[in-house]
This record gives sequence, C-alpha cells and structure tokens, in this order.
Amino acid sequence: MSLLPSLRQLSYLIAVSESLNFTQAAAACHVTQSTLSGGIQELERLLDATLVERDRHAVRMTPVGEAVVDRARNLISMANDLVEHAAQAGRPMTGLLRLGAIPTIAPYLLAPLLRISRERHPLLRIALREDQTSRLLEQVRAGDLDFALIALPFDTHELKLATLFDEELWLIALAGDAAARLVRPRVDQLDPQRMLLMEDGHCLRTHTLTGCGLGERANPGGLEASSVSTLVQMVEEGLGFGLLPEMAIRSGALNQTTVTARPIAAPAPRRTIAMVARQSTARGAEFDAIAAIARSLEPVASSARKRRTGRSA
Amino acid sequence: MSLLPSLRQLSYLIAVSESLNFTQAAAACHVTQSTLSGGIQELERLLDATLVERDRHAVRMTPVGEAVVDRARNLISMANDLVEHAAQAGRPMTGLLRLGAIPTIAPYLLAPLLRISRERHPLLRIALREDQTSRLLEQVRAGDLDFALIALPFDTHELKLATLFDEELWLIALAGDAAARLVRPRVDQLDPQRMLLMEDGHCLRTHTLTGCGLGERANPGGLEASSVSTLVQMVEEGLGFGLLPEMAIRSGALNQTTVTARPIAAPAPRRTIAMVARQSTARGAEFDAIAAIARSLEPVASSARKRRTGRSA
DNA sequence: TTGATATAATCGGAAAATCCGATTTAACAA
DNA sequence: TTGTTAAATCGGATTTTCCGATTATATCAA
Repeated sequence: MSLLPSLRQLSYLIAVSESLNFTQAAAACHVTQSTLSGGIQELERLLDATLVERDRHAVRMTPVGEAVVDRARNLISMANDLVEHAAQAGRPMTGLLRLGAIPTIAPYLLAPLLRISRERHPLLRIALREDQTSRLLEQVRAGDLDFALIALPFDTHELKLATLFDEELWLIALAGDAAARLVRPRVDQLDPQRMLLMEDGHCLRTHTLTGCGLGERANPGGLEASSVSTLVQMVEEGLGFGLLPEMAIRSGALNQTTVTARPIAAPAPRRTIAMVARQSTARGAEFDAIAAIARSLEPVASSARKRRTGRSA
Repeated sequence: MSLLPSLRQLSYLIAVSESLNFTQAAAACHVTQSTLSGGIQELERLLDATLVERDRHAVRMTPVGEAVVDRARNLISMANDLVEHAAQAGRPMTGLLRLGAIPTIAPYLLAPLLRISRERHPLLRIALREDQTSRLLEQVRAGDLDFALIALPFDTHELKLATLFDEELWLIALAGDAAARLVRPRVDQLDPQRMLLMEDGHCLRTHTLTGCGLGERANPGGLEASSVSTLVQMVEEGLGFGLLPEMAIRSGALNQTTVTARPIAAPAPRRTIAMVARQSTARGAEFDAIAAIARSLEPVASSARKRRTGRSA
C-alpha cells in the first residue's frame, strides 16, 4: 500500500489546472504562491511523475497531470459528499437542495413538484437552475448542483440515474396549416422543409429530428428558436410547425395563442424524463423522494406513461 | 466549501470498523492506540457526528459511521488508483495485473488469452485467481483484483463493465440417455427431475435454471456438483444430464469421456461473458487490451456471437 | 474485596507537515 | 540597461500528527 497524496495537494493541482498560473491558483486556494508551489512539487515527488510543465513562459498540464486532475476532482467531490452526508445524517429532507432542469421541463414540471415537496417536506428548500443538459451534467459532476432533471437519451456515465416517465411529442401548428389538417398525422406526412427547431444544444432539437427519422446535424427549414415560447411564436407567425412535449402543451404553453396541438400517430416521437445525481451524493433520501413526487405527477401530464425506476448499472 | 477529512483519518475509521477494537485497529494502521483514538475523535469533531459508539462493553459503529466507512473505502481505493495510474503512466502494458475469473471460464478462455497477451505485451505479467462471481466482485471493489471475468446477468453496480461475447449452453448427456436421443432438443423436452446442477453460488447453476424456465431456488433433481469436471463425471455415471457452456465443450471438457454434447433448439439458454474493473482503475489501457483479446478469441468458441462493448452508465 | 487484565481516553512533549514572507532566478519587454 | 512578471527557494513560525506514559473504567478471577 503506497503513500497517499493529501486532498489539499490535489486541490492545489486542480487550481493550477484551472488557471494555468501558480500565483492565481494560490490566491484561489487562499495560500501563498510558495505554499502552493511546494505542494505541487511534493505531489510530483510522491507520484514520481511530472504533472505540470513549467516552460519558460507558459504553464501547461502534462497528460498524466490532466488524468490526475480528473481523478482528483472526483475524489474531492466524493469527500465533500461524505462530509455533507455526515452533517445531514439524522436530519434528512432539510436544508438547501440545488435542483437543475432543462428549459423544456422546468416551466411545466417544477411548479407542481415544488408545491408537493413543500407540503411533504416543509424544511426542504429547493433552489432551481435552468440550463442545457450538458451544462447541467457538468454542474452535477462538479458538485455545483445536487440533482438535475433531463431528457434521455444522454450519456449519464457514472451518474446516479432514475427514469421518471415517458411523454410523447405533439405536433403544434396553426389551425389552417397543412400539417394541422390531419387529426392524427404520421411523422412521414410532415414536410421537413417547414419544420421549426430549437437552437443547437437544446435536447428537444435532437428529439425532434430523430423522432422524425432525420439526422442529428440536419436543419431542414433553417429556422431556429431559442426557447419554447419563441418556437410557439414562430409557429404562430405561420413560419412552419414544431414538436412540443405533451407536458408543455397540457401545462398551457399554447394558451393565449392561436396555435393548435395534435397527437401524432404511433409510433409517435417520445422522450424519457429522468433525474440524475452524483453516485456519491449525500442526498440519497431526497433523491428518492423527489423522484417519487415527479412520478406521481402523472395527472398533470395524464397520458404520459409511468416507467419503473432505472439505475445506473 | 467545508473542511475535508484527511485520508489517514478515514483509514483509521475503516480499521476500527473492521476490528471493532481500537488497539487492534491501531496496530493494523502501524500507529499507537492513542494516535488512532485521537484521529477518530478529530474526525468525529470535524464531521460533527458520532461515528463509533464506545459502550462500556463493546465498540460498535453507528449507522452514520457505517455510511462514512463505505464512502471512505471508496475514496481510499480511488486514491490508490490515482497513485497507481501516475506511477504506471507512460509505461502501460507492464507490471503485474491481477485477473480473476469464474471457474466456468478460467480453464477454457484463459489459456489462449494469456498466450496472446504474452505475445503482444511481453512485459505484462498476469496473476490469476479463480473464485465465484460475488467474491470476485468484492475483491475487485476492495482493490485486491484489477479485473474479473464473469458471466452476466449480475449486479455490477458502480463497476466498469465490458461485455465480451455471448455463448450458448449445450446439453451434455450419455449417448444412450433419453435427453441425448434428440439432435436438437428443446428446453421443454428436458426432464427437470434428472437435471444436474452446480452447487449454490456458481452462476452456471442460475443460468441453467433460468435457461430452463425454472425458479432460482429450485433444485429439481437434488444432485449438485462442485465443479465442471464433477458435473461431467456425474453425467458419465448416468445420474442425469447437465448444461455446459459451449466454450467449455469446444475446449475439450468432454475429452476422454463418453459424454456427448447437443446444441439446444432456439431459444437456447445463453450467457454473456463480461469483464469488470473499478471505475477508477489505473489499468484502463490494459482493460481495453485484454477485452479486445478476449473478443478476438471467437475462433476458439466459433459459434459464440460477438457483442459490442457495454459500459456501466 | 482484591488484584489482574483489557480497553479507551488523556496529557505533555517530540517530530513532521504545512504555511508564510522575503528573496532569488529566469524570461522577457521597454 | 531597467522594469515586470512568475515560479522556485529558503528560513523560520505555526499547526498537525504522533508517541509514550498515565489515567479511568470495566471485566474477570481468586
């Protein structure tokens, strides 16, 4: 059993990898540059490897250094989870929980979810953050978020995962639009040239394209919306049609508009809503509780099909 | 960002949880009892929780203590993997690799696997250990083994996983046996009363039972073998029939016997061979290399179907 | 009761680690 | 040259970690 590096040394290395500057890294760690410099050297001596390349003018990480930084990040976030777990033990369902959600879930699922959570667990306060899937996952991994609500499929490698439910994507179009003439249109009856998409990075874009059997990088119509509401507005302008999650429609995303929604004939495009957390999260009890509430919200999106819990295996 | 416990303190706690005795734990950690006692107290102060219950009579872990120990084990094995990774960086495919395998894989897959590995990576030495799946996984998790070859399905939660290939289970029986009369018997033509099983704990037992549509805990015939060779011998004695992996048969498990083998009609019982490692293993390159070799061994078990790599998600 | 044993906590001091401030070194730029 | 920036180095202060000895408490046996 070899000697182990200290978590502090590893945090010094992480800081260096983030600023590539010893002085700034030292400031970020609230120590002097000499202390940090010594810490890095000690770590390199212990691991018997060069982690940071101090060229005449630039500081760069070696490949080994990058690998060590990755592992170190993991170690430190796990250690933080350990501390937090111990601190919260015996008093679960209290304190601040940081919950992220993608923009196509947040406005529709969170309101009832927060209301029920507040009823059942009045001491649990929930802070919300809305962002794109990839950034949410980054933040979860980094320990800046506790949980995130996302839509599958997505690479949730090494994260704790619970699937919540499936929902269909519905067609939205103006009542007079060709696409809206059909009561239950099939995807192959939709004109790709008139399809309106979300901007790159939004998972609804991917789901819309794959749901219609189109490639990931295609952009049939060339028009892109930056949010659900702009997508609806573009439809209202008669620029084309779009696909929207059933839950968004049932929650009133089309209220005060002249846009109509149509369920699509089987096989309809679908997406799966899931919640993720770090495997080592200190908030296991809260994870299960929030997942249970989300699954119980079926009445809100009444035709969404319940799914059993998935687990990262 | 709270203060973090030191890995040393955590290792003290782990030692206490293993012996439930401060003096012995101190010896195991190569420190004095007073040092260890102080370390534990410091940890409890830092985490603001009672981890060890010092009753007048005995030492016990509190629930929080157990949870912290679990996480601490993880942290320390990850830290060890970090050190090992740095030590081996730049010189992969060298040194000692500890490989485990279940008894129904070891004798058939390992010989060619080791031969090819030796050709391609002459500096990589491989130490073998044969054991049952559950114990192999324990050893992998504890850091006593680098990789393990097992048969799915099995709960490989939190382990790195690569599926290698599928193989069928074949019927083995005496030539004159009722079961061997059929060229391609179906599983529902087999008499459960005459089925010979492996002892409890061997995954081939489970695969045989589920493959024939029987419950996990059933023991139709009441006869149990402790190894593949005893199973073959029992068949040769005319005590009944058994199921054996195709690879075992093709590797000559029935040589020098009067037992015959028959492929089973679709849907034939199958098992999936996979390799696992800790997610944080320092031997990522070796993992991929060994997995590639194992997949390339198809000619040895020629009708086994190749499978794409799986990953624990 | 008394004495022996076992175990964990405590205390004082030694040893080691960590950290800081000041200085040095090196590489440029003006 | 001089000035600037950034990392390494060095001496000394501080803190942590550790040990050895002792204390406190309970168990067990005579």
